[in-house]
Amino acid sequence: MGRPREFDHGEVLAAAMRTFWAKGYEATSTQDLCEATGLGRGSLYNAFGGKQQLYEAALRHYADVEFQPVLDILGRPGPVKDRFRGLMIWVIDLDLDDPGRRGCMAINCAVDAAGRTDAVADFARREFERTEGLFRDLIALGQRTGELGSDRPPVQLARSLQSTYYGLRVLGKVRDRESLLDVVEGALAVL
Amino acid sequence: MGRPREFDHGEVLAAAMRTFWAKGYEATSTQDLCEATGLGRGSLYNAFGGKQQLYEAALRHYADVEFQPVLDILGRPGPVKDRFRGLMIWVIDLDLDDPGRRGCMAINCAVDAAGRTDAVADFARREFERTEGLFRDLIALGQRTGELGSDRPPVQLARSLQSTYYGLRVLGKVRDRESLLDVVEGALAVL
DNA sequence: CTGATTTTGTACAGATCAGTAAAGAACATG
DNA sequence: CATGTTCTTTACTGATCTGTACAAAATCAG
Repeated sequence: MGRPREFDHGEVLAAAMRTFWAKGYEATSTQDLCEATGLGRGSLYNAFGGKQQLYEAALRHYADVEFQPVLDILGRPGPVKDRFRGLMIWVIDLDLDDPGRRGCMAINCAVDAAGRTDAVADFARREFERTEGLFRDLIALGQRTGELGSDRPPVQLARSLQSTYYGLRVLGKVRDRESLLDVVEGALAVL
Repeated sequence: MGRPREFDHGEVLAAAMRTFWAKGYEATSTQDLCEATGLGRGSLYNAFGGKQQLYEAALRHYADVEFQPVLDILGRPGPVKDRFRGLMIWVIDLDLDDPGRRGCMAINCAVDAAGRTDAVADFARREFERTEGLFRDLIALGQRTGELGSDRPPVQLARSLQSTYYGLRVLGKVRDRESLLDVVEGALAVL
């Protein structure tokens, strides 16, 4: 009962996510959030509680929505190596085509917000572990089918590949496509 | 002529660097900088011009001072692979022993400040290129001496290794030593 | 329609922000 | 010692910050 909300919870969360993603936590003001979401201050605080809590909700929304393309690309049929290559080429284009060079929000939050709040550090850690597990399972599959030559433990290979992948997204902040494409080929050579 | 300064320029720059390094640009207030350096607002603005300019000076100081250990480690005698391993083990301990998990300031600035200012993006790009060149020359050396098995172009291997190294520093923000050590072995396997 | 409940908009609070103005202090030169 | 120059300190500016108080508006139950 009571007066119904005039906004869509998901759309507001998506708008807040985009704002935090583009500017980072500290550089985003509550005024920015009001303008991006279209909500007044009262509504925003009533619905989400405050800047920090909205940030954490935006991170969860990011994990829910933006991880899906990664799953799709890595889940495609075909050789495992091609799937990883596809993922990396895809993020290179994504990063370079984005004028704001926002990169990966999970990495951004690990770099500039994890030291501030335990909840944010935990979020980053969980996301990193999730990606590691995804990589690990796919590498194990490639080893079972005999496609991949390396007989190193899948966990180790996954962690190494993940590290290269994250480095790629950092380098994507300022470097050009040619340099990033070199990273990809080197990364796939370990498998 | 005139009244002499009561502070040491280098020490003040180092203190400002540590503050920006630990908290990031946005979360650092001019008050923080005054307390960390011991300078009053007037002195700080008179000597450095303002927050943004002090940040850029702090970045240059970082590049001047904090890059030296990397040069030292990679310049040691012995197999090239051992040198790279030594570098990565060293940064793992560095990151994990640091309670603030500050990581690499060049990466931090690329992630949370490069999108804001061209000067900062240029700084990050230059530092990344410098590291790439350092890696490349060392890999080329290892190939000439026959130590390294891969015959891929040194630039490509350097870029890939650099990407893994940067990813390592991102993962070091939240992950544990065991995971990071896996990254190292995988990274060296490409060479 | 009345009353209870929730959302919304506005106004405001107190703190903090980056930066500046100006006066006094410390030196060098003459 | 007198003067000019630079640095230091303090006080202050106007803007912006996050968060809150509160009344008006919009719904539902009875």
